[in-house]
Amino acid sequence: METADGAAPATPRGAAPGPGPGSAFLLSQLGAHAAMAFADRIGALDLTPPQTGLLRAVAAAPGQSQQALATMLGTPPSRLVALVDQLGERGLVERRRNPADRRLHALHITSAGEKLLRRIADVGREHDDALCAALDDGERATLRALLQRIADEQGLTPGVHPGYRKV
Amino acid sequence: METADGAAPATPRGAAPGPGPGSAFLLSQLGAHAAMAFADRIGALDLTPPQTGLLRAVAAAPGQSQQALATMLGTPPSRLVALVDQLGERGLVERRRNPADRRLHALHITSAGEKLLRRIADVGREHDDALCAALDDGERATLRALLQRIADEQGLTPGVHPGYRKV
DNA sequence: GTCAGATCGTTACGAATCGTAACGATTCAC
DNA sequence: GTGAATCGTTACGATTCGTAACGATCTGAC
Repeated sequence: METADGAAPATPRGAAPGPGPGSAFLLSQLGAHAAMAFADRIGALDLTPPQTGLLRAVAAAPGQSQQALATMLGTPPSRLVALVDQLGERGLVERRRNPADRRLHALHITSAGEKLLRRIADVGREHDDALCAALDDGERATLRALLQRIADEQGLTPGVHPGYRKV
Repeated sequence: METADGAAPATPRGAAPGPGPGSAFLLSQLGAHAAMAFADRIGALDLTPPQTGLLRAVAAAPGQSQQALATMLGTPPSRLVALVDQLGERGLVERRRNPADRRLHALHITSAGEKLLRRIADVGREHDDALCAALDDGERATLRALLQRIADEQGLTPGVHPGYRKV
């Protein structure tokens, strides 16, 4: 089903399209496709995309409180609880009580978590490569640069992205 | 919350990133952002993205059966029912009984639907323009071309895209 | 001509997910 | 020392979606 359109006139007949689909539609179309493909890949590691995102966030900024992570990721704190529980049960992340403020749960990645993170990085590279199979190295660099400029101008926080859905 | 990662090493410290985020992560990040922004815009027309997608699909290929549309859009037929109902109540689309096969409901867009579709196209152009504000015309064309090549190579059906979520 | 099987749209139901709001525990301001 | 504020957690409601059954209609074999 469609979701984020903004596509062009739709070229009712098979005729020659004028401008074709706009960048925005292509972006959301490819973005959804990329998200699904990535979800499939990390599914082999028994991870969902939200779990992966949280793991990366914890690794990137260790010792953060759940509240801080929630605001950074743009999610309600209640959602983090279940996520941290899941990762905690698998020994990938641990909650450390802060002696100075016993309300806070400082989150840290474990060695098992770091190990898994390296595999995730591999999967990410494979994913990236498969997605850009149509482009050579120079074109990929050009694409990255253009996308990065848009992301900057649109005020997107690097490394975090607006939530999609569950898996 | 994160969803489709595949981002690079995450550059734990503020140091100089090597390659930075991969294209796949940027794509899904920007794709989600674009989808949400577009949903906001057409929300002003009291439309959800799925409704918009269906309206465009009906306009692009009038007379299709719901079953045909369902397979084309990659959605279960039961989902189309509610969507068509919603659009039908507003007089944007109508179900015409096929006399030759009274099981089929041929879907057609009404004049009100076409009128709204033109406003949607305007919104889409504005959306596209706002999203690519960081790029000049030449760069936008380059971006579109690169994205289109990826979309083709990945086998994405033009004009339809993998479903995100509700609104 | 009729009867079994298939197809289409619809409805009913169950499962999953998410966000809001309340709840204890703890800390900070005064 | 007392009240307000903060953190993590839990409970609950609302929404959405897909699978599976259901009636209506058509097709084909006999």
